[in-house]
Amino acid sequence: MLETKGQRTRNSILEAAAAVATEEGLDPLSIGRLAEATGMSKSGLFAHFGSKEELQLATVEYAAALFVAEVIDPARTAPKGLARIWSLCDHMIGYAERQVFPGGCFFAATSFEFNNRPGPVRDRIEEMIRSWLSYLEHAVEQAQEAGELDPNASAREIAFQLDAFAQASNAQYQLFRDPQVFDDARRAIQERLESLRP
Amino acid sequence: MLETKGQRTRNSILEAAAAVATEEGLDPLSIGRLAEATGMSKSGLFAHFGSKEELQLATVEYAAALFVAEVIDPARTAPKGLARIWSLCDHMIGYAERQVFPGGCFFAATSFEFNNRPGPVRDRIEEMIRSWLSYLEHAVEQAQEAGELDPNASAREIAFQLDAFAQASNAQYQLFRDPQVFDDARRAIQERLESLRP
DNA sequence: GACAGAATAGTACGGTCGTACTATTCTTGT
DNA sequence: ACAAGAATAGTACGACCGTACTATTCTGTC
Repeated sequence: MLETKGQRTRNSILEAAAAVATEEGLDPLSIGRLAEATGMSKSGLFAHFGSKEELQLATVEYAAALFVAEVIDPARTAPKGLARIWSLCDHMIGYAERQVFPGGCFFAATSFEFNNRPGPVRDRIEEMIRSWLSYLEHAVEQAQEAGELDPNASAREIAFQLDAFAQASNAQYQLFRDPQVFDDARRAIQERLESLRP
Repeated sequence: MLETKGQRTRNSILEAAAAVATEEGLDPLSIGRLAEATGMSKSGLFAHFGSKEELQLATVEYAAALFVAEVIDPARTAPKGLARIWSLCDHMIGYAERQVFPGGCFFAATSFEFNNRPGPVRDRIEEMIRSWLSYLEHAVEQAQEAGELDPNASAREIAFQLDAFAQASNAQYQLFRDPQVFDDARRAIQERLESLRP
């Protein structure tokens, strides 16, 4: 059997864990609450992970895979250059907009929570966000090499700005619940890219 | 006596509470931990507030006053128009940069934490962020009326973008601890304002 | 300087947390 | 079908949580 029963259960636990984590936090998410949410016993659920930290790490890993599937992979089918930058940003915003996680972007939520808590969980979150930013920066460089964007601009700064718009729409939507911010972000990104055409 | 002993103690409790809240969160911040941090007894500290929610509300109020003193008030001395917009953004970034709170902007941190938790604490945080954004938007409108910024641009969208840059620098600094992001944000804001000159 | 009331401390309680440890039920390969 | 082992449940424990209630100490006023 390719997928054992334990792995299936484990996956459904992590699905619930990631969802709850974006709404209530990765730490307030208690074993008991999660057991209740999945209809399991506390100890039966706990046995899959061995410690709360392992559960948190596995949850981050699960969310990372989902992020890649929702944002990175789809954009990889777009041609290199401007088209791929746009696809990355558009999918990033769409991933917040469609509420892939009920509390918005998993990494935006958990990075604020684990900012000041050293440990493997924080490290993994930081690494994931770092790799998103550098992937975006790399896409900008490709567009510059293709002659689609001003080669004198700093790719790092452009990536910083595009990400800032997407992040702001996620944060403000979670607070104000007004989907207009997603349009604001998309327009800001398009205008910024327009302004960088050679 | 203008300031009774109780009020002085209460203030020093709130100062510690706001600091810890940005690092660990407003909810994980327990009465016992806070009592330990301030050298008081649990019950002695608790008596000042009556409930944990009241403590949280008072902490938010304290942080709001500090934010106004650090960001809004200084910018009010700058002349209306572009200068004031810049002063607002610059002080906003400086307030994160100088670590007025050890965990960065208080409202960025707590808004993610209370996003999905209805109640007066969430309401107060939302109101504070809303008022910051509308104050910034108002400053943009004044600059437009003064003929310093393109009057056809949407003031709301411009405020969205400027805030996005400042927020991104706060978030990324907390994660990566590289102060360069503050320069990135300031440059992004200046360039954006430049590009909107009539 | 004593008295009233504010400020602080002490103690106790029920609840939930993470996590051992043991017992039971279910899956799966033969 | 049955043994072996994986998966799940049951129970217990110490720690800390928020909060009541009571006792003590301190402050400011006459």
